[in-house]
Amino acid sequence: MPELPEVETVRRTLNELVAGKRIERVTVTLPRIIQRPEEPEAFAAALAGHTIQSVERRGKFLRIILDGLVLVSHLRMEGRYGVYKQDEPVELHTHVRFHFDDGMELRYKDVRQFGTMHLFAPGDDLTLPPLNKLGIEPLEEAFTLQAFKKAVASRKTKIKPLLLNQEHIVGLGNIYVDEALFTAGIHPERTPDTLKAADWSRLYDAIRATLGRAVDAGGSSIKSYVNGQGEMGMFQHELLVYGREKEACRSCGGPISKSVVGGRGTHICLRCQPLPKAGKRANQVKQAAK
DNA sequence: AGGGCACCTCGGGCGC
DNA sequence: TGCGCCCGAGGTGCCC
Repeated sequence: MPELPEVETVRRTLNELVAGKRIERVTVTLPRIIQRPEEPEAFAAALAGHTIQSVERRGKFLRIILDGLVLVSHLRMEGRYGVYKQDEPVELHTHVRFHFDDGMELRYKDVRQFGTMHLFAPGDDLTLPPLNKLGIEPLEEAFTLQAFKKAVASRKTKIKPLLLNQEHIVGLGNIYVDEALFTAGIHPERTPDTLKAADWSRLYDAIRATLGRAVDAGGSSIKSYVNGQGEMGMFQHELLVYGREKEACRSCGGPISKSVVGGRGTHICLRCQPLPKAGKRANQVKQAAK
């Protein structure tokens, strides 16, 4: 599921629902979710008695700020949070429960069991894994065109895997990277050295616009994603290429095709996102030499 | 550095 | 038409 817009939507909702609540105790029923400290019992014991102050976000990670602790949570593919009354039936795939002292509880559900939680002392969370190597936030002021190019332009990888790598820019996942590349008219297999100034500018604008609009829409609900209040995001209705294989391109009417790039399902309009002929430049050099 | 696979469960699609 | 199997799914991390 969740890329930056979905995590940001969860963050906002969760912040409304749990800020100010005091944790009485924590129940962990799937130990592998808890990565730090190693023992789930130690994780639960450390959180007891602490009050949630706010919910922040770094890339696709949630940072739950407590008095004297920071809980870093990644939803991976299908992790979900919800706030329930303690007497409500516990749904299948609920793995962690934060029992508050007011009769409510925060529950973490995760069908695929891929999600992670790390607990840190304040300040440590940003300097230790998994947050320490994260790249620039694409919706913050520091993300300028210059900063964007500086982060990725010298790399030799195809542009799609490059944009998915959270060490350079955070927040893009498989949906929004396809959307941004389409909007910019750039084929996902192009490498940075083939991009001209106008390409960089369009790609930069497309990343900001795509993520910004998706945040405004409350994210995309592709399969199971719902925010902390169980509401669906609406951006899936605005998707231009993702999930639209064989449908008509909204720009040129041509077919959207699906292939695999960097091991990920990839949606493109070949007419709008042409792949420059390999070796064209080399051929031009040969021609000039004759 | 880049590609491939593993982590897990579920559901959709395809084939019989 | 119905059932069962296989593959793929929005993300990362570790292997080579």
